Amino acid sequence: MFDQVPLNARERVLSVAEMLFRQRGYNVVTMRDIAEEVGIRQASLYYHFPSKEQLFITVIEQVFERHRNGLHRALNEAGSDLRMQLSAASGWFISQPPIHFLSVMHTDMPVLSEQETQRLSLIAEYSIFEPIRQVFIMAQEQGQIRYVKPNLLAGFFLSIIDGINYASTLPEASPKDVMASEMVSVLLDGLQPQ
Amino acid sequence: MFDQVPLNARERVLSVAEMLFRQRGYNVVTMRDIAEEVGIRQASLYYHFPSKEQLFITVIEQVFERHRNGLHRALNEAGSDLRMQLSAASGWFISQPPIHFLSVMHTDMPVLSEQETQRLSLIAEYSIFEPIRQVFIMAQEQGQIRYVKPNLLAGFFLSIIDGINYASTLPEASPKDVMASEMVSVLLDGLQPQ
DNA sequence: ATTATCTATAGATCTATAGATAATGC
DNA sequence: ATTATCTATAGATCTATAGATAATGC
Repeated sequence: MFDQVPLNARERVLSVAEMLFRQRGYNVVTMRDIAEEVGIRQASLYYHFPSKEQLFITVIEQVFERHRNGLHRALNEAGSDLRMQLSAASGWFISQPPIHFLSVMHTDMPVLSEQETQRLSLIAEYSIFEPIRQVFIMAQEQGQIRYVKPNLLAGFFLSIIDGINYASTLPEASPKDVMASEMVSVLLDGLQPQ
Repeated sequence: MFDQVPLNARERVLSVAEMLFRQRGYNVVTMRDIAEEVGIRQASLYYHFPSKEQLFITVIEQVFERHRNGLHRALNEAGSDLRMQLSAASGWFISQPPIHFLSVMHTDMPVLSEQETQRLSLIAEYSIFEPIRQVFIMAQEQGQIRYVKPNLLAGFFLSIIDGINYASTLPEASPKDVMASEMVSVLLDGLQPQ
């Protein structure tokens, strides 16, 4: 159920790095910050990872893989109704610590080499974007919804998820699950009266 | 019509800084980057601005103010129909260089002092968020749409705008205006068949 | 012998300040 | 005298490497 029990040193570094990169972004977090939180010296991190960049890449790969799995499982359990599938997908996302996808793609990733950026973008695409896209494609094939480019629909959905994660840090925010279910309702039913 | 003709040194610095902060974020851009692009030495920037932080704050204030004005004008010219107003608002946003709002709020702003962060967040709220929120509130009062918390609707709308700006950097992206008008259509009409 | 840490530090930035210099305006 | 630049550099990081050290495993 929860696979976080022992955690060897390397896994502890990954876990702390993931948390800090999430909270403050790749460029703001220093290797010293990570080491302090883990409880070792900064140089000792280099025993586990050859560079800050490689540490970041490993974190990102792990996060995307976790989402690929979680999303796959959530969608499988949701049956074939679009509303159920979107609820399941948004339920998965809000159950996880936020990705801040737009920040990562816009600010963190471009600091890496062109090649790494492309590689990780591809992983993001098939792990996170494509599953959502398929949900809309299948609903369209079954005539559950009208045709709008599935690329756009998946983008709208994921943008709003990002927005919900930001909004939930604000003082008077609604709970995430309320925001998520309102999103699904607006996307599917629109805003026409009744 | 276009007020960029002479540009004294200070304005040139602001303009270059805005462009670079937009593209790569506050933490990645150095004072040297800005100076090089302006064509002066790094230390000379400090004649115009006392610190990198103050330069950033000035840029942000200017950007938010521009959006407050542009949004106000666009909405005034759009009449009182919600669809027209949302088209006008999204038209305004895609006519401007992208804010990358979620990145700025999540990664750039928190590097400033707590007090500055709060002050700028407040400006963002009344310049950008509140005008959109009012559009939904008025449409609800006039019975044009059903009730969903206006906070949420404004958040959904702005999140998607941010997403459109990101998507438009990808290889096979639709034009921004197409994405924006599809967004308006999905928000208002939903996805039910027909 | 291998694993996982440590101390110490090189080398590369980055922001910001001090003080010089040249051009323009009174 | 003021304005707008410049050179030079202090001081504070930050990443990454070198080499020592202690504990464990063969």
